[in-house]
Amino acid sequence: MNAQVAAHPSIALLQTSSLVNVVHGELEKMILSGRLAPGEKLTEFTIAARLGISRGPLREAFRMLEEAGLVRIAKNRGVFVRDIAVDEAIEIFDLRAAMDEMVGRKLAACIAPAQIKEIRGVVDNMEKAVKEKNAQQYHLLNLKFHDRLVELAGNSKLTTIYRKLIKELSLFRRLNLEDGWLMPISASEHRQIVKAIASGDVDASGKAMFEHVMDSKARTIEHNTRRQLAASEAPRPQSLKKGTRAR
Amino acid sequence: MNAQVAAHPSIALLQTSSLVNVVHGELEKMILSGRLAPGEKLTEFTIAARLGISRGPLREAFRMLEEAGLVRIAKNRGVFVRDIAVDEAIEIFDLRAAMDEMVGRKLAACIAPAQIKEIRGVVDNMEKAVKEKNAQQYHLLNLKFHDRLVELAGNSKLTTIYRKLIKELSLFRRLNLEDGWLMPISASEHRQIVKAIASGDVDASGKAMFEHVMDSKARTIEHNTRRQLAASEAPRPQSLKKGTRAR
DNA sequence: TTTTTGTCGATTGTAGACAATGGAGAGAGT
DNA sequence: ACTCTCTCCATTGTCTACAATCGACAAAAA
Repeated sequence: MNAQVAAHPSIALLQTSSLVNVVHGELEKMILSGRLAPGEKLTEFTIAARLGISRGPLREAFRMLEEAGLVRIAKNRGVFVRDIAVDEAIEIFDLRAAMDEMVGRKLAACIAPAQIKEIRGVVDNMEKAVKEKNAQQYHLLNLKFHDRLVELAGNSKLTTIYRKLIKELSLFRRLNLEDGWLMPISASEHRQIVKAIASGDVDASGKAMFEHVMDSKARTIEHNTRRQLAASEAPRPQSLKKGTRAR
Repeated sequence: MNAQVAAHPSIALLQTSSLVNVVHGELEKMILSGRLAPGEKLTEFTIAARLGISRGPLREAFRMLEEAGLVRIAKNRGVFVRDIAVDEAIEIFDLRAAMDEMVGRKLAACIAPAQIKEIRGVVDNMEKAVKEKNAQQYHLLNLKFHDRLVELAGNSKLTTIYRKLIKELSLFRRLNLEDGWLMPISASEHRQIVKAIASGDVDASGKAMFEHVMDSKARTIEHNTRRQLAASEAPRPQSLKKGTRAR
């Protein structure tokens, strides 16, 4: 007979995860949470010491993060948390729009009633968050909403790439700061998306998804330029330290 | 004044490429060319010795290849060239279809006449290859055709991901063996795509691209199942060696 | 003062050594 | 003959050490 299929979780963890995997995940969390800020330099020795490991596995984890687009490795200079420029953010949004359109079409064609219900539940919670003006919670639910939709589309390759894009996009700083004004708009769009999917109208559903992402892009970019403008109008007289810059 | 902007190529190479980068590129070439076959085990010591390097940089290159989906790393067991199953190939084709549709729409909207001409030149060469029944040449031109179209769409993120997908797809073994019968069909579709792009009709262009990829997918899958069927009908009486399997 | 050049410290790139794990085969038991 | 267990070896995981490179600062020259 076979060995036990589902071992104790911690045992399974040790069987599959090496130091490299754990460190990779840990660094990813730190980067995505902003604890390691875009542009920040990641000195091997320092990080290795902090995590209590040697530089070897750490370097391997860095290579993975580089390939995933979360850090930038400059030869003989070090590793830096990547900083996503507006141009790149726009590109990612456009790409996402195409992928989400695909998701919308697929789901309209073949989603199960139970799954529609599940998604509706998420949207309900989002509207609750809007009423409570809880931007943090709304943000999380928003991520969950889209992630789940992609997942339900049933294309694992698509899911993988989509998630990578979302992670990269989160390095576009100003995204997280998005204030609450536009939450209601976004929320109503979500409700409309679910409706389109449930209706089974492939074109309408795909279009709803596409437009939602493009609107989201417009809002984000708008928000970003505003912020930049405000910053340039009221520049703090603080000293610009020389050196210590990423590039 | 700044230092020289364009240094001597070999110097620039040394400045940007470390051993890891070179090894990564070299292994990628070996994998994509089939010299390292899907499922094959890559023993660290052996490869390192063959390349004349130590295991450290090699392992970093492996991690990059893993993240790119070209190899699979099994803890305490080793590194294996990935083998793409039919299911995954289908997923990639579907994804490609969505991306290429996006490309088609974008290009129809804003492609320069000179670029249309360039693409037409590629298609001309493809038809020449068809007449000469040069499948190898046709295959290369086909790759170039699609790669260039994506590139012209002007979304570098899209280009990057597209190329990664193509690389992964090339690990779907039976793809390369594609015999010449259907070259004419594929070629005429390309001609049609260029026409649609040049016409400026966004919907038609996107649809032409989409359908082309889906047709290509159907042909590939069909070809694959045929091959498998033929193999199972006339099984070679050769000994099935036990062990030495990837999984 | 401004620019250039030399030196030093910190950090990265690479190699090699040791510990830990998994798989193959030998041997015992049924 | 078949199965199970034990041992050993090949290979991987991790760490430490050394070499190579870069950036900053200081001193010298204009």
